[in-house]
Amino acid sequence: MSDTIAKRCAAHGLRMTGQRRTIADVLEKADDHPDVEELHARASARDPRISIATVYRTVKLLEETGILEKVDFGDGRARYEDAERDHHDHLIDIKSGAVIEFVDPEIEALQEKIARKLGYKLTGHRMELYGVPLPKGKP
Amino acid sequence: MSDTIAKRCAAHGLRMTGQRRTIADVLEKADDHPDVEELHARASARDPRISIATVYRTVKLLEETGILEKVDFGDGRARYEDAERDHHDHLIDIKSGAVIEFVDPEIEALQEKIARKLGYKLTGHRMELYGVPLPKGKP
DNA sequence: TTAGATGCAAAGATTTTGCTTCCGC
DNA sequence: GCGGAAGCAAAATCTTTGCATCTAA
Repeated sequence: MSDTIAKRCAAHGLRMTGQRRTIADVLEKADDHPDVEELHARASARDPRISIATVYRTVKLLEETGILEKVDFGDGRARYEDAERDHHDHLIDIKSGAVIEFVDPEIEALQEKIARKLGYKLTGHRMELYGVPLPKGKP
Repeated sequence: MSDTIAKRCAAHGLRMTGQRRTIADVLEKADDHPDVEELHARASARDPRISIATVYRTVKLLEETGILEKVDFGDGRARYEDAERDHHDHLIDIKSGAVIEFVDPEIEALQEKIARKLGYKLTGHRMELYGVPLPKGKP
């Protein structure tokens, strides 16, 4: 396992203000995919003096530092994940909006192979599957 | 091969105004991935009386009708592709911004399999690979 | 002490919408 | 002629930024 987000911030020499500590901890504890407004709501609950501009500035800084990764579910709002988490893709329930994380080594290997075939070295990828729940009992 | 976008619009009972015909043809002839502003620029070049609001309304309508598909390269602007085109994914050159389209049957099959394993029936997916060109001569 | 961070509000960027006028069918 | 479509500008959303003030190191 890896260091906390706050520790990685410090390791990168970022000035650790109260706001950054709060936002880092909110991100640390989030096991869903909150957008910036939701992050701000959770952070405000602990410290009402945090402005949404600071949340935007902080997540952008942490993304540039490589501590967070931006994810985009196509709804026009930015979401952020801990970049140190094991890599994974997303399956999104288009009825409920639920997000299921998964990883498949075969997919990863294929992506590499395809990129190479096209003359490219992969630096990253994004995959989102959209689906509806299978009726129970159907194979 | 399939019908033109304009013909599919008519087949769906959409009222074919001059603006819609122009926008449909611009989309038809685009072999890149123009955003809405760029679509408007190309349409305006042929008919200066087209407003950007109409372009937005038209692409949204055509998406809802299933004639277009929205694609999202993560830059905050919406792009649209002909939905009747053969399905494909994107590889994006992160240096030049060039977009390479590709399709891989193994990936498609794996995606289906993964969704099923997670208890879902796939209704769509989005995959974008990001990469840098391989130096020539390296295998 | 001081460079950098924050809050607030204004500005940007993209997309949507209300309303009047226009036009395809 | 009628109902949907377009133009225009205002509004809605999400995000960034200018500037005065504050604060971590």
